[in-house]
Amino acid sequence: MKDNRTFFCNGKPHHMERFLEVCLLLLLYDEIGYGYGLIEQLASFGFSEAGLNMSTLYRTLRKMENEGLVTSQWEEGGQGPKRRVYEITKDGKNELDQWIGILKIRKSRIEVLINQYDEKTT
Amino acid sequence: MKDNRTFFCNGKPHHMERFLEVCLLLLLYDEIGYGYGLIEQLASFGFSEAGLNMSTLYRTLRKMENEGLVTSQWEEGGQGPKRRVYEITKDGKNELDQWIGILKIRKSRIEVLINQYDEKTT
DNA sequence: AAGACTATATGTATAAAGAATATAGTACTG
DNA sequence: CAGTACTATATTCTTTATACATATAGTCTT
Repeated sequence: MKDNRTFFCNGKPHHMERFLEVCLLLLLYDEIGYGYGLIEQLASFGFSEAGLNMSTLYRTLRKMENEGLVTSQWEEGGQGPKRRVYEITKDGKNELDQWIGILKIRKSRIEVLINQYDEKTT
Repeated sequence: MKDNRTFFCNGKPHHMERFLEVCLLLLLYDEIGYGYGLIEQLASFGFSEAGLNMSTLYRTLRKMENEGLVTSQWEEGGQGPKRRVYEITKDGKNELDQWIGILKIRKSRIEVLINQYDEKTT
């Protein structure tokens, strides 16, 4: 009998709101990048190559462009299919700085919860 | 000139997926509780009394009941308006245990990102 | 009697993300 | 050179979590 998911929290998507977006801003912080190529770099942030959703990745990049956080252009000559290459903007860097603050708060809220859990269960 | 939100990440909802649900499971872990009364207890997890959304709170509790994580009943005699009192189930406790593991992963992913940010910006 | 507070609930809207699918060019391989 | 695998981007549809607004009603205080 296969895993029949007793726990609702096993029901797949354990994403953290906008986390992908922040990772992308950080990866683009000091060098340009393109969608497909960013996949392997995202692995260090816990995005499995299997699990990462391409549609989400591309859509997020285009959304960030609409918001003025990055700019893009088609890569000039180069082998293989053309790549849309993204570059971070000043606004994008500011946005990242703000997000870091928010992530520190998120982290501490998680810590508080884990600590209270440990207190109750030991 | 008012704050005109230069940063998209200031655009309000900095929720973490399902975090409220996990907090509720923990609060109900060793004692029963009801919606309105849980508000002040949620403050310790970073939910401001102003910011916390009652519709989300009540809806989340009912959803948890549908999923079998909690049970509820109207409180017998007692002053004030009637309260729907929630009690955690065995499934609910198992679910919380699972969530704690997920939150530890989330926390470490955030740490990785913050560390990489610090490396790049110092 | 008026107003503040306690308490729960629902209808509608929005935003983030997943699943599935479409489209093509390039590289390798026999 | 035909077939296959890989690189690369994009769109449509759907689901999920949450916010916003509003409704309802009992209780307490003055």
